[in-house]
Amino acid sequence: MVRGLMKFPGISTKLLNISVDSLCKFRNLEKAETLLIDGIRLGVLPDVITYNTLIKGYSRFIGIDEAYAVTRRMREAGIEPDVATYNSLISGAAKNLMLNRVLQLFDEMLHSGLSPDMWSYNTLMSCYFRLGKHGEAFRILHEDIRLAGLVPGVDTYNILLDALCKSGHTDNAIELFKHLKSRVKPELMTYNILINGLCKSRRVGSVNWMLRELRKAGYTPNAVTYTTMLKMYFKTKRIEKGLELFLKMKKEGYTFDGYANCAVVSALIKTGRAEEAYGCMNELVRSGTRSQDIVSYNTLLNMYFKDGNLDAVDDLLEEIEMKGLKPDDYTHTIIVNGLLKIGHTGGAEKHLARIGEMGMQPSIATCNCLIDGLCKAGHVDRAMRLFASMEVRDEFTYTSVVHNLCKDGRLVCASKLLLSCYNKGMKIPSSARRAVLSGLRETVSHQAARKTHFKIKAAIECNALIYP
DNA sequence: GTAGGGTTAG
Repeated sequence: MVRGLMKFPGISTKLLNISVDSLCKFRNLEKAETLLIDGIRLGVLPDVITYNTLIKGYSRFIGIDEAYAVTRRMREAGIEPDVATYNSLISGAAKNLMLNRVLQLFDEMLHSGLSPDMWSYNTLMSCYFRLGKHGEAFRILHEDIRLAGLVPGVDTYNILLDALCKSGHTDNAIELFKHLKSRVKPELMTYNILINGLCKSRRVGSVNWMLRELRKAGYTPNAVTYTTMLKMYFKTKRIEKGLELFLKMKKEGYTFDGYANCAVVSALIKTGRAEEAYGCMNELVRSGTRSQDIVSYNTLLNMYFKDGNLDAVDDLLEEIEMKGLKPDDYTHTIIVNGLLKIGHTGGAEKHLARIGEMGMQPSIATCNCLIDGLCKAGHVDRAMRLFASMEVRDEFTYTSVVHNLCKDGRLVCASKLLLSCYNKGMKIPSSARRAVLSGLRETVSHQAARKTHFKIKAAIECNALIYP
């Protein structure tokens, strides 16, 4: 290909850049490097764009250090990094929430006489938001950006709106939306961000209002809009309504990426409709649009486990390995849970150990499943040992342990744990409290139940004072 | 750089 480029001097570097970009997009960094070397050999010299493209690829798929190493190579070639170079590096660091690295790159950029642009600041703000440092993010918006003489664009507002929604400030997001319309034109993405936030906080009326706003602005809902709505229906147990929307999407000719399908399949599996789930998955495979990412594989894996189709499970695990996909926390949780469901408690425990051997920390969800499964199989002591070894626990952990301890007659232990939840201000379903109180009444005494009841009440009131 | 999909308790 590079030999061909030689016939077109002048545009050859441009073509080289396009080729490097396309190879990088498909994670093929090795080939991109080969192309670069071939080019130099034949006199097609890389420019700043070539190197920036390569850096973007490294920081997205390989690592920030590898990406940074390319800046040395470009300097050696006599090409100075520009703002785009730093933006690619910063976004790679921000993606991994490496705040110190992001700030260090910002400093370095300033020291080399470059001024961060709106893109740099957007990335920095989004990093602060995702780390929960909202104050810092707003300081960037109100001070740094203004001092730099830059004007926030619609993408800046998208980041702000998403952060507000995801931190539970949906009302502030709506207020901001009303104000921003005088400054920038909202994009379809802007509406989708808001619809997603409203769906997650189950504000159906506002969702419909936002959908009308979306159309009023001349947009048509896209696959993202619909998938967001699908999820809301499934989460509020309106399976039929969700399936209706799914059919409507298909009739309107939306091309399916895996997103909507995964949501539908998992909803069907959760409600025991395995046959329809298989149908949905097969359709995706037939149409050739089955996406090859780990999420789709997790969905399939869960489906086969829940259906007891263990041969398919084996084949799929093999396929994941062959494709070089990296199992994630979800994969491990599905496997552990699947093994427990078929009565393989030992296998599930072994799998948890294997996660550690692979140098990973098992997720809370994975441990929760194992704890619950061990209890249900009658191994409460083994479960409690795992519980004790966990550094972080969530409401699932406690709910499951409290219920299982009650079932096992260990009411003193159960009520102690339940109280610790209330003292921490942790949200715990009322069914756990009922299980403890009625257990105490039946197996200990009415008085013990009453005492615990008052302690719980006191803890709730205390928390109401702390977090009004 | 910013939007949608996958796991666990009752």
